[in-house]
Amino acid sequence: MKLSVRGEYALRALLVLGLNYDRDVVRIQTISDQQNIPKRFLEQILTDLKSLGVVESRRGVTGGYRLARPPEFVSLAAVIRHIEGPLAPVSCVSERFYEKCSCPDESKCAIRSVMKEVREAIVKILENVTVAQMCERVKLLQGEHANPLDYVI
Amino acid sequence: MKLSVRGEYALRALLVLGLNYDRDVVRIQTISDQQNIPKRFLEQILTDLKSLGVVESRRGVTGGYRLARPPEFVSLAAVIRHIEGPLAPVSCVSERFYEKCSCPDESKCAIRSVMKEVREAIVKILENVTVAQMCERVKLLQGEHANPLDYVI
DNA sequence: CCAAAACTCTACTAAGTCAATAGGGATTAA
DNA sequence: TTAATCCCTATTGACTTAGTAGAGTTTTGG
Repeated sequence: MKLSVRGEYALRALLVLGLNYDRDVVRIQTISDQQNIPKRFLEQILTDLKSLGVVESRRGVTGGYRLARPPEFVSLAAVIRHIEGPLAPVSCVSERFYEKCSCPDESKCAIRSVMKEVREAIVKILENVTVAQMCERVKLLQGEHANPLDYVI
Repeated sequence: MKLSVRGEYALRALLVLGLNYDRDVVRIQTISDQQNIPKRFLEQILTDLKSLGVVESRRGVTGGYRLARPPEFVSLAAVIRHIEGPLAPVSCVSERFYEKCSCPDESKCAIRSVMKEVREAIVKILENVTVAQMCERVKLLQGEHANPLDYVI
């Protein structure tokens, strides 16, 4: 599993939305300015997260984005899988992106058996970390701020 | 960490060499035939593994490759790092491939702190698995063979 | 009602990576 | 001296990544 810039931006954006969860929607421009993410690029990423169902949007002049459900129910695993693809280091050990590999018998493949362990370890972590927990970590690391947009992510 | 085809070939080749450790050198052609790896590509990969110091070669008509040290002392981590680069999902949490990321304060970055956990988990596994152990797994999964080249990897 | 500010959809592009392929050259045993 | 090896450098075609671009659609405030 490798986190691309796109994936990192997605997580940063979700953290901003998480910190603003019970408030109003947040504009793309705001996230873009605050996090130094190219606006048009962020646009694409948020559309993508919308198709995953993890954020929702309001259009028009008072528009913006918010989380579509409480941050406790958004796992990093789901987000990263959607943006980056498989968490597994090789797709022959992936559950949802499984692809047969070239070895003659997967059940007897030693490389595969190690990669499976790696996959389990990664999944175990990312499946159990939610956006809510990430927000908690942010607050813990930086102290509480009055305005959630003051957090630096 | 994502294992590319190149990295997979490297591991397969090392397994072949590991199973042949106390025997003679193995020719590129042999590995290529047995593992269905394009010969010229495998050539590059073995040269690369040689520069890492993990294999050595003999030239000329009786030439070939062998492990440069006992398979117990070749960790997957070292090999994959050399072939693929960082094991860490983002290079700001990598020990040997560290690169500063764009966030204003790494020590307060929540994303980083999660990615650090992921890195630890991956490293812990790959640092502790050696080529020798992989060879054992192969034998265990496939039963002992008289000719080590009969193993399917 | 209309203009401005937001989101939306589709396309394009420059740079980089990946998996080979290609063409020789250097070594060594028989 | 020949043939089978390994060795070195370069190129290529397909694909991915990180944006950029242009032209909508929706909504609110004046």
